[in-house]
Amino acid sequence: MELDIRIKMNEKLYLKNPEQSIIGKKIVSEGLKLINQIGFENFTFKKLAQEIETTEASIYRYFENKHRLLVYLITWYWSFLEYKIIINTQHINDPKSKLKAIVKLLVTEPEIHKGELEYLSEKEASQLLKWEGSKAYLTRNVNNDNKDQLFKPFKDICKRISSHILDLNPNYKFPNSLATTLLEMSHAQKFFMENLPALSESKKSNNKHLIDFLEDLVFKSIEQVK
Amino acid sequence: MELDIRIKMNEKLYLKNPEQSIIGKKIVSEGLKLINQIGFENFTFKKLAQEIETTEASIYRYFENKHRLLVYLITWYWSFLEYKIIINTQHINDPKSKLKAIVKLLVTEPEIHKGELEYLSEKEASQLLKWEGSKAYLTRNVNNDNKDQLFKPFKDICKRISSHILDLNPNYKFPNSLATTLLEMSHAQKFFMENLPALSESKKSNNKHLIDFLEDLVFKSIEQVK
DNA sequence: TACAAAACAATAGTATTACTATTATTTTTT
DNA sequence: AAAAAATAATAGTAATACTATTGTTTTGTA
Repeated sequence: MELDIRIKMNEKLYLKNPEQSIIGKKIVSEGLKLINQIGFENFTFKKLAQEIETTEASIYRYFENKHRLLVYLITWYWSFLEYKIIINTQHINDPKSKLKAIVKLLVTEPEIHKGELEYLSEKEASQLLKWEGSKAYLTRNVNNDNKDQLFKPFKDICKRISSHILDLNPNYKFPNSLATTLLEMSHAQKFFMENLPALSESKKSNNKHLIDFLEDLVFKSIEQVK
Repeated sequence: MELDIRIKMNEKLYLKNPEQSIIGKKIVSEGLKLINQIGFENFTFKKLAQEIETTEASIYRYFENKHRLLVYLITWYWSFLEYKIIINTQHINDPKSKLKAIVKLLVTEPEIHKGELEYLSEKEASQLLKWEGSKAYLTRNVNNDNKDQLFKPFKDICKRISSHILDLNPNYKFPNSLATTLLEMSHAQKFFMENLPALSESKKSNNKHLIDFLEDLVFKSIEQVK
């Protein structure tokens, strides 16, 4: 499968569309890498400017501040994930197999593409989600950001998973809560595994084990008692 | 029940024990309130100094930086929560009732104590956990912080819940993962409910509904298929 | 009680960060 | 080829994060 998706980004995310210029694309793609390298707290536009050989002020013409860039990157990846889910599961009819495929897609960390055609690296983006994902919404600005529809991509995946849950069991009472639990835990548990291993069952980063846990969690919750 | 617990804090958390002076206690208690008011990103030691009528430099003699203060506050609350769990569930013998009591304690947001004897407000601390909790560990410093045992209180609660899970079903394969899911979701779902309501079932902040969801999640996962 | 030692807090800084107003340059349109 | 529009760089400011040094209390001991 080769994906080269042009994802329509929310216009409130930027001052100037970074996809429309070389420097803009560099801000986004190298910004992603640099945040992963040094962490969001240590990341500054000045450091990024040095990296891509431009000036701080030029970056500010594209993004209001570094938090907006973070939200841009995270929502890009959420949208990307939804496309990936759509493409990889549309041929599956059985709702249970569909959910299993989604769990696998959420957990599996992508390998680097040989071609690396896309200007944003999927692997880097999944890394970013794991380390900085919740910082996108854990801000005093959530309500305004939410009014600007910035979290729509996250809500869309949530709704999609939610609807598959209801396909399996129309009487299940908490489809949205279960969907967000699945979405959040698919990266949070990876973080625990890798960084606070006492909190996790599998000692090594073992996706199989995490997939088993999440499938167990989801299907035991959903399945109707006969 | 009246709790006036002296929680032994990890000495690596501070440069100078804030419990040993009036100004130290003020830093911690007013720091908690100020972070809740303006959010961790906007919080600075200078603003806190103005609030408690001291100087920035004095605060730096107690805490290396604002992140250390955050970890201090969050781990204090984790420890507090474990004590609360111990006291409120030691009389319960049935492991299922015990887990139910724990879920309720995790979800229920405390009212303000009439007396307000403790120098740290439980209500404020639970608010802090909801908004800033994961920022305590989502840092490039996790590994060092972990080596310094800073996250022990979190691990202790996790282990306790985990052991109750195994009491109920010794064959359950993911007790730690389920425990951390419960711990994280008990505040994350509240955050979604209050700030991104499309992601949640209950339209209003309704604890009953969240308790139902978490109990459903936990017990369906644990219970042995007969 | 007196005086030194230790503990503590405030002053006054520096380097970095976050951000902006203005100017300069390039590109596009006519 | 000139005018208009788009783009980027220069050169700043205010706030933040932190520290070295000095000044002030408190405490322990003679």
